[in-house]
Amino acid sequence: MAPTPDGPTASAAPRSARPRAPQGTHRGRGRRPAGEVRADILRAAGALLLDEGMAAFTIERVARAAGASKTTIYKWWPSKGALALDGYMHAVEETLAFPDSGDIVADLTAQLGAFATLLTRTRAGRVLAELIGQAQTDPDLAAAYQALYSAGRRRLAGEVLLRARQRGQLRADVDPRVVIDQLWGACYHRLLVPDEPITEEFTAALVDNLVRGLLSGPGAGRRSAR
Amino acid sequence: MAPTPDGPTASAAPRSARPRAPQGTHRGRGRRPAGEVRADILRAAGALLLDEGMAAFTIERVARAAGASKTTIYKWWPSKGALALDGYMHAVEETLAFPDSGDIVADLTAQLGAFATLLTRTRAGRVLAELIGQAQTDPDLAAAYQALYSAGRRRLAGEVLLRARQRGQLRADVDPRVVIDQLWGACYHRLLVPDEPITEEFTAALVDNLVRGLLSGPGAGRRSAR
Amino acid sequence: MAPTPDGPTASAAPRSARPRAPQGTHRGRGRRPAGEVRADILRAAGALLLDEGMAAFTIERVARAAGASKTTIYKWWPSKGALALDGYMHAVEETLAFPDSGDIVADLTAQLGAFATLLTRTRAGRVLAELIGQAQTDPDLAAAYQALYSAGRRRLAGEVLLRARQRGQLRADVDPRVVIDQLWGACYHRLLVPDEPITEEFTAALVDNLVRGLLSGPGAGRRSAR
Amino acid sequence: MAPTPDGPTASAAPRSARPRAPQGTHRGRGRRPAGEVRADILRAAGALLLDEGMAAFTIERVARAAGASKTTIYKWWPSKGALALDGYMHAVEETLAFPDSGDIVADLTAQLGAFATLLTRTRAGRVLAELIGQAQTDPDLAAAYQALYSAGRRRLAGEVLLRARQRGQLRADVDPRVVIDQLWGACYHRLLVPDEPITEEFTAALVDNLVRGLLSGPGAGRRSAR
DNA sequence: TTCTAATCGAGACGGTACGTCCGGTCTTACG
DNA sequence: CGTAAGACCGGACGTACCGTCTCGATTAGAA
Repeated sequence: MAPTPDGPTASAAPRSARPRAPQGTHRGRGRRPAGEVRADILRAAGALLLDEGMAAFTIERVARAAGASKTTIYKWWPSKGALALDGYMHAVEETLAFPDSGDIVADLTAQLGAFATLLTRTRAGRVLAELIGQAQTDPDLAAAYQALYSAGRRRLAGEVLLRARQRGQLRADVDPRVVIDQLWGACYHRLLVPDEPITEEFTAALVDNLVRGLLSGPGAGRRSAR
Repeated sequence: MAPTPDGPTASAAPRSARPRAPQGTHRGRGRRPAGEVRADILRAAGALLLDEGMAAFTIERVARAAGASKTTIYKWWPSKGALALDGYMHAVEETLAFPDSGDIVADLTAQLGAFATLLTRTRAGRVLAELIGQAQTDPDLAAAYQALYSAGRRRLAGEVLLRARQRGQLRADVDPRVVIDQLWGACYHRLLVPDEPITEEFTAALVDNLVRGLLSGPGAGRRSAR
Repeated sequence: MAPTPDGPTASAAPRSARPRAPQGTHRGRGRRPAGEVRADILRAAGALLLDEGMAAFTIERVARAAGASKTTIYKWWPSKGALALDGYMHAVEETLAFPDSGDIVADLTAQLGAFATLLTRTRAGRVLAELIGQAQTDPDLAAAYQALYSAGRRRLAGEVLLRARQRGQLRADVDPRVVIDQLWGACYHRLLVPDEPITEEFTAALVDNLVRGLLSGPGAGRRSAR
Repeated sequence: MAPTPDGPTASAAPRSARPRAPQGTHRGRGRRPAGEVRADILRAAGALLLDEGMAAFTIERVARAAGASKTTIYKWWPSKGALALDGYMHAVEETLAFPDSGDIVADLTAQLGAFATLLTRTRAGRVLAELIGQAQTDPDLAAAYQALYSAGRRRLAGEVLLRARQRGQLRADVDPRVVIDQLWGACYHRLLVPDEPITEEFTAALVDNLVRGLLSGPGAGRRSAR
């Protein structure tokens, strides 16, 4: 019978060659060690994300670049956003420390300044923005982003603020969760809706506005909490 | 010879002989009144966006719903994001007033409370989030969003703050642009990264934190700017 | 046509127990058995071509009718013409034999008469004309038509003529390739530029003109080559 | 609301500028002398056809190149094929004479040789093939081609053959219409299905085969009818 | 050691949307 | 007031990607 049982029987010019020859890249179709494949995928995902951004980030391109199959990716990541986030977090070994020197104003100013630098001087800013953007229509990414990234960052910042409050540096009725949105959230806002730039002047003013209060009159001008 | 003396020498069949009958149910494929078509498209775009969100918002669906052709849409809008924004702005009669009663604290609290309600109680919140998300990878939408929406909102808020400063209610060295990110930007942050909810308590705390300052000690507790 | 080595997938006999769900429930979007899909496509292509002609033959309609996706079609056929030719060749059980009884005149007359009947009494004539027409602006179809159809037909006819020449029935300096154009080529001409009809009188005259020669005078009137 | 009643009322970036200024090519929309426009169209059609072939020949491109509107073209030509034929016939002042020296064999050989040169050495061959191809699915073009081109050519050739028959050079029972298909039709066949080349050897053999007949034996070898 | 049997990668598949192009019809505004 | 310009709808084009699913190759466990 037919040597090629599923071949096009009279196709004039089938575009993909029939013989299915091993095309060089792979040794075969068998199974590779799982971790190795996963590492390749994450590497490829991170590189693609940083190099070309979220618009060019597709599962097919990651699979091709990693020499893996889509099946494998779908087996481990629920959506392209989740994969992108995972790839990003493996690509950037982001260790933006939260200093806790005891001077809450200095600590906040330093941390926000470093954060502003990260957002504007590296590719992380653009990628973060695109990930958050993608998360708006990708529930898997939204969940992953919250679980793996934002919740942890909020917790860290919250603890620093809480300790400052416990030290008596901040008013007792201050909710650290609100403060976080007024400092880092303000930065994310400028990242996502770039009407205004993210500068160190900006981050310094964020802290200054909050700690001193906006109002004019007596009490204005106090600067240090020490 | 021919009734059209300068007629086509090669016309095999006179035009009148060709049946060219309206071949079906359509009233015609020709041109419709110009503005009418664009109004239909915007109407359909807005409805689709509010009903099913950005994920379901495709140019093909808008065209189908509007009874228009994709060609027409591409002629007038550079990207699906730009169309979505345009449709959104025609759908919602956005009347979020910026009150200016003279009491800046009361005004800010009121406006931010209304804004929080808009974001959480109507579909506008989700749509806005998806538009901003989409804008991260759609330069056309980003430009349009800034030109048509965010820049205007910032200007309105900035003027209110500036007037308060001129009245002496705010310190003279306060940059209204920073304050905006610490108030409305904080709300957008919670909208886009929903770790924490957007409540009226939250918006009230935003104002309170800023006007009173975070620090404990003398001067804390001043509330009214009047 | 039977000995096509990999015939099962495209043969007229369908797999009777194919569980294909009636369209609409789509049991799944994944892969269907490879050859089955191509068989469906060829079947649909042939039917559409014979029913409505080349003008209505579009890849989208074939895909729709076959329950296949355009991607699949583009994967296997380089142009719509190539697909049309393939579909045609699977639809018509082309059994236009080339008899070789030893009497070249009788054989040619019989074959050309049958050919004329095929061209005028069946839809094959119109379809062939449209395929050749399409091939004028579709290099893929032109190549496929030559490789799969015309070259083979020419070879068959050439062999018959060659054998007749070897038997001494035809002059030794006759080029069979030229004769083919003067017999079948003349028919194709009338098919493609229908100034005159293709009748059995016409095909008989084709043979008669050639074998007897056009000239009047001595020698005219010889009829049999035996 | 909008000052531009049919404009996109809030389109972010309408692609075509609003003022719709005359963009250079035309002086206005008013009427130009009819014949002038027609001449421009024919000129553009012929140039486009010869330069880029039937595949690139569209009514829109002709309209653009001629500085005319589609309406004008549709007013005078029933289909793009008819326009193409008309443009072609105005572009090539094809005057392939039919000599009638009295020696029918010499005349035919000369005419077919010149015809072969036309088909192979100029662009006319390719264009003719594409026109005939297009005519297979364009009834308007088919009718026009027959009326304006092929019928006339057949008539000319037929008259030459008829006179030769009346002079007694051809057998009295020869049908000139059949002979035409066996000479020129054979050439068209090779033009449209290019399995074999169109050479002067080929055209010479066409005549030779017919006038001498194919059969071997007595009488073979007579060559001249004079 | 050979022969299954399980398992995983490769990629074909249906579906959807993309952005472009063209045919043929119709409204509008120029001249 | 007629006519040319071109906006309009429909629909096909060929491509990309998604998420599902079949198939074949590889390899491990059973014989």
